[in-house]
Parts: sequence; C-alpha cells; structure tokens
Amino acid sequence: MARSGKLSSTGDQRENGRQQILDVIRTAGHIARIDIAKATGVSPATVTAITAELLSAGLIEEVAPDTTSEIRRGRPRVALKIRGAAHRIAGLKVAHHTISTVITDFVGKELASHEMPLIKGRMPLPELCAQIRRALEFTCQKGGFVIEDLSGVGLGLAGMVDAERKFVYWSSSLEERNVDLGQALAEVLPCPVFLDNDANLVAKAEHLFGEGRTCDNFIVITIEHGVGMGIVIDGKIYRGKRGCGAEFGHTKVHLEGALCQCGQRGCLEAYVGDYALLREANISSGNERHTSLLSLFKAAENGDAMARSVLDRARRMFAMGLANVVNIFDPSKIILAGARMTFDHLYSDKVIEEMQQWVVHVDAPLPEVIIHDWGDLMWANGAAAYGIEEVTSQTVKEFANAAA
Amino acid sequence: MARSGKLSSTGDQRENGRQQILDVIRTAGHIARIDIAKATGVSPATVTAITAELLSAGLIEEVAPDTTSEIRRGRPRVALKIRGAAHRIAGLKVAHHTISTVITDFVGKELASHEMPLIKGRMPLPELCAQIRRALEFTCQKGGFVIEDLSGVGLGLAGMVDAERKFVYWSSSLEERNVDLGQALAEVLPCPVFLDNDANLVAKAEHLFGEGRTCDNFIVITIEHGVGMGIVIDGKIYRGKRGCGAEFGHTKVHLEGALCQCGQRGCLEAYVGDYALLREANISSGNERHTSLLSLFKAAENGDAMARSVLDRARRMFAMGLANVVNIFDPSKIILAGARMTFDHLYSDKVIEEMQQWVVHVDAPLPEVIIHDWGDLMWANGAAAYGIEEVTSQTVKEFANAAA
DNA sequence: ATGATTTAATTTGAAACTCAAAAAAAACAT
DNA sequence: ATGTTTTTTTTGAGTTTCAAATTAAATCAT
Repeated sequence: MARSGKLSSTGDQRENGRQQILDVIRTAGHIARIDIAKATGVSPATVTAITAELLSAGLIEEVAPDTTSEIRRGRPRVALKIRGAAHRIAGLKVAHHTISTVITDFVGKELASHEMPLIKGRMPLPELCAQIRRALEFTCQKGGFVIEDLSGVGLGLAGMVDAERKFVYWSSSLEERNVDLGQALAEVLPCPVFLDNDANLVAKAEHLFGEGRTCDNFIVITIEHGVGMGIVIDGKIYRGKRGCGAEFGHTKVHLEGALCQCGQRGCLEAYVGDYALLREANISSGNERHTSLLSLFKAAENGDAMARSVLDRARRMFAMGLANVVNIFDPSKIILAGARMTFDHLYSDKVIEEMQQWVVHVDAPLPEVIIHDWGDLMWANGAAAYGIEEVTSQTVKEFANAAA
Repeated sequence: MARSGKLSSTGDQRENGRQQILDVIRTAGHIARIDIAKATGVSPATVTAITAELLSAGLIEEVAPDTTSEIRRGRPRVALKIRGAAHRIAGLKVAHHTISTVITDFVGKELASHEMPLIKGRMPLPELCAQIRRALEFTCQKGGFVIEDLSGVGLGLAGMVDAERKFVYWSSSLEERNVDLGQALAEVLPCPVFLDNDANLVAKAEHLFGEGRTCDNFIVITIEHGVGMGIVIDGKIYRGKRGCGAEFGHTKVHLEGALCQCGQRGCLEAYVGDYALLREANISSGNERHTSLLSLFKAAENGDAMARSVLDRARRMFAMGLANVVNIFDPSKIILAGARMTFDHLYSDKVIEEMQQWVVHVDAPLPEVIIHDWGDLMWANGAAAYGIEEVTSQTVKEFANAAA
C-alpha cells in the first residue's frame, strides 16, 4: 500500500484550499463565492477567507457587477475571476524549423506571439538556450515588455523528457543526449522554466482551456510529423516513472512491420505519420512522385487507387491505435488535437466509426471523441498553459512563506 | 482543472490519517510508532493519538517485544501490527469449472480454502448467487465458522465489470448481460460484497501482499485462458470511466489478424492465450493433435519445427504487447503473475529480453519485470485482498459515526 | 547497584483551520 | 419605509496537528 504523500501538515491544508479555489475560478472563468462553495464543497465562510487572501495577493479580482444578468432578488453575487495582470507567462515550442512563442497574461489571454525561424533543426545545448532566449526577447519586444516581466516560461520539446527533473533524455532539437536543460536554461533566463514533452503540454492546455476543462480523465492525441499522446488521470498529466510514458506513436502495431524514424519496426507512427505516408506513396515507382501530403490527398480524390490504398491503411491503423487506447484507458474523452488539421484522413468521423469495430463492447456509451482544431499556436499555447499552472502552484506555495 | 474531491472537511482529516497509518502498518507487517511517523511524515504525537484509537477499536495490536532484535540503547520500540482477529474476509474467484474460495483473517493469513466444482460454467443470475453462497458455506464450515462471521467478501469474475457500481456488463459465468450483481448478492449474503474484474484483483493482491507492496505505480499481467491486466497508479487500481479499462488481452496487435474468442480479430489474446496456441498448432493437419499445452511444449522441446514456430510467434507477440505497455505507462514495475505458470514460454527471461527491442530507449533503467508464481489460490487471494482493503476503508469511515 | 545516557512514547498547550450559525450587506417587493 | 431574499462576512466553537516538554524504559559506565 504505502499511499504516497503525507498527511496534510499544518499550513498545508490551506494550500490545498487555495489551489482548489483558484482551479475552480479558472475553469469557470468567473464565478461567485457562493458557487465556489457549491462547486468545491467548502463552506462559504472558508471561501470568503481564502478568496480574501487571494484578492489581497492580487491573484484574483472581483468582476464588475453584471448589469445584463437576469434580475434576481437578494444581495447580488459578485463574481471573481483570475487577475490577468497578476502574471505574464511565456510558452515556447521548439520545432524543427521554428521556435514559436506566445506570451499570455495570467488568465491565458494572448499578449504577443512570434514565430522565429531556425536555421538548424538540431543544435548543441548552448545554442538552443541562446535561440530560446532570442525567441523570448523578440516576442517580449512585440508585446512591449521585457523578459524580466515574465513570471514563468513553459517549454515544449519533441523527444523524451522527464518533466519533473527538467531533464532531456533525447530531443530532435538537441545534439547532446541526457541534458539537464532546466539547469542550462536557468542560467540564461531570469525566471523559472518548466519543460515537458510537447504532447503532454497540449494535454495540459486542453485541461486548462480546452475540451478537457470539465473533465479529469481524458486522452489527447496529436498527429503531425509524429504521433503524440497526453494522458490526464485524475486531473494530472500521467508521465510514468522515468517521465517517458505515453509514447503512443512508438507503440507497436505490427510485428516486424514498417520501419520507423526511431529505428524500430512496426511503430504506429511509421504508418500514420506524414513521412510514412509519403514514403509509402513514393515507394512504388511509375506513379507521380508526391512531395506533400496535399498532392497525395488530391490523387486519392481523383481516384488514384494507390493513393487511396495508402491513406486507407493509415486510417485503419490509426483507428486500431485509437481502439487500443480505449481498450486500455476507457477514458471519458479522447481529444484529437491538431494545429493545422492537415490530416483530414485521420481526423475524421470515418476513423471514429472504424475504431468502434476494434473496441471491446459493453452496453454503456463509448468515450466521446472530440476533434479540436487549435490553429498554429497550439503547441506554444500548451507550453503557456503549463507555465500558468506551474506559476500558479508555485505562487500558492509561496503564500505560506510570505505569511511567515 | 476542476480538481476532484473536496477539501477535507472536519472529521475527514483524521480519516485520512487512520487510513494512511493502517496502510503503513499493513505494508510493513509490524512497525513501531516512531517509524510510522517517519514513514508518513506525521508527527509522533499524532501517531500516538491515532494508533491509540485503532488499538482501542481492535484493528491493530502491539507486538510482543522482540527479544531477538539487535540490542539498542534507549526505550525499546514496541511494534504494532494489524490484528488478524479483527475481521474475517472471504475471497472468491468464479472460474469456468470451479469456484475457488479462500477465507483469511484481517492480516491476510489463510484460515480456510475450498475448491468447488461447477457443473455449468455459465448460468443464470440466481443460480450463480446460490453457488457463490454454497461455496462460502462450504469454506466457512471447513474453517469452523459460519457466513455470519465474515466482515466482507471479495469476488473476482472474468468479464467486464464496473467495480464501483458492482455491475457486470458481461461475464463468461453469467447468462444475462448488464446485471446488478452487487444488489443480487446483497440479498443472498449477510455481509458486504465487493466485486471486480479478476485481473484487477490480482493487482490489488500484489499491492497489498505481493511484489507491489513497496510500489505505487505498476502493471500486473496475467495469462491463462485469456490475458488480463491490472493497472496501479498512485496506489489505486485504474479502472477507467465505465470500469472496463485495462483490456490488454483485447488490444489489437495485428490488423485483420487472428480470430479472438471475443469475435474480433487481431487481439493479443488470440495469439498468446492457451486456446490460441492449441488452435494454431492443430490447424496444420498431418501432425499429431495436441490436446494440452504440455504436449505442445514437449513437441517443441523434441525439435518439432511446427510446435516451435507456434510458441515462437506467441512469445514474440507477447513481448511486443509488453513493450507497448512500457511505452505507454513507463511503470516502475511489471509483474507477470501466474497461478500455475504453465506458460513457461511466456513467463520467461527470453520474453523480457525480446521486449527490450521494442521499447523506446532512454538512458535510464527499464522497468523491472518480475515473475510472480502465486500458486492455485492466486485469484481467490486477489479477491480476498480486495475484500480486506474495502473492509478496512469501510471500518475507518465508520469511526466517525461511532464517535458521534 | 546507581545514576547518566539514550531512544520511544505520551502529554500538553498553542496555532491553524473549518464550519455552523448569526450578523451584516445589498439588492428587490410592496 | 419596511419586509423579503440572497450573498457575503463575522464570530465562536470544535477538530486536528504539531512542537516542546515530559515520562517511560531500556542500556552504559562506574
């Protein structure tokens, strides 16, 4: 057994309360004290006490009474909301050819964003740190402030990351392996940095701001070059022991199957990732050579049997992968999150339909599958969401010290 | 966000403490108060207070001072342990041809066990209830007591079970689908019944008494006729939204693959379950007909190429499935639990070795894979473990009412 | 033996929290 | 104006935890 975590020691209990109430306010957008009490089960008296603290700390603020609201008798409720000005947070996504950055306020509202091209996709540690700082400086400048104004930075990387230790086992952006990136960035930036695998960050964003707002157990799947997964269990990102779980893309779907960019065979990614499709389409010579997915799609639409067959297989493989996720997690929701949704063949009702033939059936509704089209800043926004959450919990923890 | 669970309200906090301390005592076997304080982070003062309550409630007892212990200075520590006599718990596993039952004390020590044959593997609800009662009566009689002496019963079923609602979507033992088995058994038995999928119960047993004692994040895999999985995350069984997650056996490992007993194709179970092996071995006529795995193994040992090939494929498929579990969960441990370990080809070092070729590699040690040979009563013991845990938590909750 | 030392367990009193109930505040209804 | 209704705040009591002091029970040193 050995349940983890201690009994809440003194001072600790309040911390929970503050965290919980901040969470409720954030999810609700704005909410009156009485409703916080109802939502959390905490007594109104305690809600008053805790919100008073948060107010005086400047983390939340009262909303101007809503005159358009339906007229009710009694003392009008005054809603509370997160105070945007409390903190500025940056989110960065390091991709192969760009670093995209977004800066938001504490509410999550975008204040500035910037896309900075990268000459080299993979570079040594010091250079990556420098580029990250440069991207931040650019974006801050656009917003009219400086790096020192940031309370925290979230950073998303493709690769194997141990978020807790801020340690990168391997990333496609880094020449070195096993890098203490947290340490390295701490030396270059004036504010705390929080990093994680990029798919986990998207899951975080869905939980704070997206389709997972009202839900504590769901799976997020992203497909671009590779296939990513984020697992949210009981409201927390599940990362595994070493921090490198949720490697859905390298889940094996075929014994001795197609070669994956990771060097192994039979990975799901090797069937549904974009490079896999192009490779497959171009392998049989004689046909036109496809250089982009778009041309492949077009060919399929025009009745090209080979193109169709390639897309068909990808779709079936993906449906099978999704079914396995359902069979293993039985989640409340599955969110297919995409930045540009180029994968029409994968993000489609047909996939969801096909998935159902592979899942174990019981007489209870299947998990809802939601397709969420974020737009270009999805990854950076995910990183910002993580930054916001971490800064929040850090601030809440500092309360105790501040009081002393 | 919407973190689940309320802020610990009054009276609730102590409940946590009691539960946590009981857990620590159970895991440790016997442990002195001072060490409980260290293990939990709770102050010695509070440990004294809580253990005093538990002592007077008869849930724990002091251990006679250990004279053989190494001599130390100072006041000798007096160890505490769970009081076996506090409760009697039964665990039942309904299998196809038998119901096996074990009755344990509150410590988990076996008091009696019984294997009752079943004429029909699948039967209507009332009959199953009657058989369960009969099995319990037999076993109680063997132990020299009656059903009324039991504080709780754990029950393991093959099939799709929602443990929380005590609801059976489908079970190979029941003719009906969607049965409120908890309700039905409550009418037939004088004590609370707790039921779950059998693999989950084995996971529970590993956590309480087995290889998962010191570990809060691990996966248990069982192979018999079918393939089962139990997921322990943060010390709790993960069951999914509808209670039917962890269906590892019906995870698809091959598009349009081998036919499974569930009616679908490509399930892992259809490659590694015992029926799958025999089917595969017997499909190519001309060879001797195998009626048991044993004869298949023998043939392979004697160099029969076909038999070897059948076992080889099963092993590779299983290794692949295991690798997928690692890729998704990155658990601290994987426990391969078996009752009779007839699956030498699967429960072997070779599988573990092969698995490594399919997992995503990082420079951190792989999850430990442990093979745990339980003996015949594994399933029933799992059910008993669940019963013990549920009775414990129920007793702890009743404390509050008792005090009032 | 006897007192010093050491470690474990218990007691005590203060501080932190939460909550129910009462009070206050802020609106509408008549 | 006065009453009603609903939200928020205040108040005071009751839990619970913990640090510090105390007591308990052993060994060690002489």
